[in-house]
Amino acid sequence: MKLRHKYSQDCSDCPIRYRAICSHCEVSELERLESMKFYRVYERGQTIMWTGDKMEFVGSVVSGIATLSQTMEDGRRQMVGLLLPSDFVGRPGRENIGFDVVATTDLVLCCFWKKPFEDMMAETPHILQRLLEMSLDELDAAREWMLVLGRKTAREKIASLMLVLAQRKSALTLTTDARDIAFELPLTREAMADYLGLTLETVSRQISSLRKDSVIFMNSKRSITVPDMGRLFEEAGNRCETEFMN
Amino acid sequence: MKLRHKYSQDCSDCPIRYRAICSHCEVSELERLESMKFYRVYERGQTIMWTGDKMEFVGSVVSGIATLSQTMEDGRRQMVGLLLPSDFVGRPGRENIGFDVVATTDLVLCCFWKKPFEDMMAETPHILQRLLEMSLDELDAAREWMLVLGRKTAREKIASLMLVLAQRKSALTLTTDARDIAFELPLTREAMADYLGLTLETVSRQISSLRKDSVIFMNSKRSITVPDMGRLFEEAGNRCETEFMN
DNA sequence: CGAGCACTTGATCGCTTTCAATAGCTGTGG
DNA sequence: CCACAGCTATTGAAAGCGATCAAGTGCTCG
Repeated sequence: MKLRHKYSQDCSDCPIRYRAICSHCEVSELERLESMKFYRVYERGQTIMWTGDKMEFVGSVVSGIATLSQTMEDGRRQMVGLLLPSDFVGRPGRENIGFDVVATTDLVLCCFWKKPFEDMMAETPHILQRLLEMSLDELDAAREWMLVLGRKTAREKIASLMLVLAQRKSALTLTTDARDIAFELPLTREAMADYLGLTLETVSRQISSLRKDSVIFMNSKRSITVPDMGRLFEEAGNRCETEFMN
Repeated sequence: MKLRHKYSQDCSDCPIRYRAICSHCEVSELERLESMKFYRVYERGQTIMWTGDKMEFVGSVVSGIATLSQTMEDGRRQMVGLLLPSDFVGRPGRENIGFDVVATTDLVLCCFWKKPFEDMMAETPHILQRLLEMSLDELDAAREWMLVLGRKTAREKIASLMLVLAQRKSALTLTTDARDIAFELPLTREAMADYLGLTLETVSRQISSLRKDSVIFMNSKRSITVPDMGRLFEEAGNRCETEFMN
């Protein structure tokens, strides 16, 4: 539970420079942000914020993956968001955080103290605009996930998750039409269960089933290869193939 | 499928003046909005926009209730949002709408053509700020609903819906500690099922069950009275009673 | 080598769905 | 006025899917 090492980074060659909240900023704005920022490093498994905590800082995921989740008294848990590099953590204009934020891999966060950040936001429409764009994208994603949670079968849920991860991978590598898409699962079976509203046993069974039916191949328990994205798309119960090209 | 009558309203005494996107606007900004706006009236059951439609206008719900929903090829449907007076319809910065928008009651919409609205938004931080606030609130609501969809039992789902409607009602009437809260269900059993990720039969059964156990009382099939909000809160499986006072 | 963790697989249980019948209400037209 | 269609809602019986309980495998790390 301690910082393993100092991390430092120039904004000018930051890996998330063109996707994070700063992406629309001009040089002068970026300089101001640069003077305000500080980095925090978290280890895999570490909780970054607990539900109800006073939010003292906000920030962007630079590298690694975090999850947003909610827990009921009796322990039932639901993941409500997956935070990937460039995603924003925290909510300007609200005192307390509404969800647990947990690092599922080692993680680097580019942080700003909340009050100075809010002040800057009020004066910098570029940041405001970008944050609105990002929030609306997250809202769309949350709503799409509601269909998965509310109406899809266990098999379709697993396929949907695989599809999201595969699309994310192919978007990064810009492979236009590579038939085989391979990626690593960044989540344990239990975390997948929490994301999909299932038990970890059901997750395991459905992954085995998709493997048996050659929808996916596995080199190891965490390494997936998709031979036919169209097939995966159908298994996910999605409307048609139009989405699959973006 | 036609407008029943013209609707007209001065912004200055608009019922949603202090909650909609215009709520932070100064007089001059409001005048500009007033000159741009036009009203549309929809009848109960009418679809306002279909998934994938080109979004030609955006707007605010003035009165009535609309739903946002998503449908799979085989007909499975999931409601992903409930639009109440002051809620915003449409997404600046995106060409097409991602969900069906349907009026579940007669409805009045205060509309703006999309392009002029986007232009104004770029020059008016007050609107940008308000839209960000509203989007973040919706994001929180969507994420809380993900817990309902993913982890709650049918009985807890019904109780959660009743709770949301009861809280909304008590927030409007500002009854500080009235023990009995009464409200009308604005949704059919089928619409509730689509919201909760259940079948309409299960909805009906669970409502009967809550009635049998005196968690709710019913004057008619659509009229609910809650004798004890704390009890309803427990039935919804919520963490504790803190939320129930806001 | 043994403890701990992530994962897999089997057997059974129970909640929700599915299929089906029926009741109540509203509006229409003979 | 009543018959009837169409819609919303309720309730019953049976089936099925995912949860629960339980055992066991394989891997990593001390």
